Amino acid sequence: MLDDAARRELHESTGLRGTYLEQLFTFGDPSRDPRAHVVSAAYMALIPDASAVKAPCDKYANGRWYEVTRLPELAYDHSLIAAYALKRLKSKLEYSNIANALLPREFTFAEFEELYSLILGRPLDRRNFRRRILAMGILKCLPHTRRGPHRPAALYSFANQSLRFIEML
Amino acid sequence: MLDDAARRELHESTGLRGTYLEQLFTFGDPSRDPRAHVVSAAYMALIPDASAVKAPCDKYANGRWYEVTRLPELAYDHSLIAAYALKRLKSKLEYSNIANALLPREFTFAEFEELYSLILGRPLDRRNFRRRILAMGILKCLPHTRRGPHRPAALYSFANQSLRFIEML
DNA sequence: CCAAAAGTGTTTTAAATACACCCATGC
DNA sequence: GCATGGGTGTATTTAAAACACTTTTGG
Repeated sequence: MLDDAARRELHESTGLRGTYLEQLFTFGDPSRDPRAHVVSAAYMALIPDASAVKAPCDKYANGRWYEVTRLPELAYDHSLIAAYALKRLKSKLEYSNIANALLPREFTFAEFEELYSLILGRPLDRRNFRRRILAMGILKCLPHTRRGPHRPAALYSFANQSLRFIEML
Repeated sequence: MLDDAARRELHESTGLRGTYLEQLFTFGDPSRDPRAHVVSAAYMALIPDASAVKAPCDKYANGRWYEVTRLPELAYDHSLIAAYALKRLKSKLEYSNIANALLPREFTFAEFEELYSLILGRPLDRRNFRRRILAMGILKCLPHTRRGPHRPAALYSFANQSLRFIEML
């Protein structure tokens, strides 16, 4: 299965396991790689914590992290693939609980909102956004809070751990 | 390019040219075909008129037309692929002018609405639907009408011939 | 004049937007 | 007591939904 192959490849190159994984698109333009006619089924993986990626093995030794809005020039048509991934992620944020794959088990509402704002690339109205999200019912409020240098923040987690699509009628 | 291959294959098996074509998903489960491990990049083609399909050549000689809601049991995982196609088409109907690929150049509003109702699988309120579509601006009203046994119907065509996505903000 | 499909407005309801101040804590 | 981020409510605007009759033509 392609999913399994992608998962295996991801694990070999990053050490990641149990990652959210989604097929994006299959690219088959003969000119995308000048050396050979390569057909690539592109996948997107989502993780909550970049530091979970192990020091790269010999394969892909020069992998690095970039802000998605500031990707460098990539080889072949990989910029296109990255753009496609971001587009897919944006649209799924709006009608699913996919953000679960990008956040730790517990998080504050501010962290949740920051994630959305970052990926959607626009500022969000704090009150309206909170109202909308809570009305969706994708989050549940936990009984404990996170204490910090300021007012403690309520902690949330996702109501469903598995990917769900929200009906908005 | 995969698109070209799909187009070529479609032409060979149906005689169709200039068809709307869209990649759906790539299926790679080793068990989908018991004889061999086949990876298939599935494509969806849309045409306005079933009769444009030429009498099948030797290849795919037993091709037939079915109502999408009444597909028979298909070989391998082809039912899954068909379901995927319908799902994609449904969602694109809502925020693009993709219906252009399914209608002749000129059509009545009733035909347009019937298409939507059929694909979306639910009845539509005539007045609300008309208001919404005209507000989108994807159609233009033509100066002439279609005369029939009853009151003549205004004819419409698409404002843009090429695929456009509608911003609904 | 009748059958059949085409066309048209208003009211109600719900959702989205805009917007600014008070709260709880650590230091 | 003050700096910092956490948290809350209302009024306005806009869009969606519900709903039934009149119009135009051919036969």
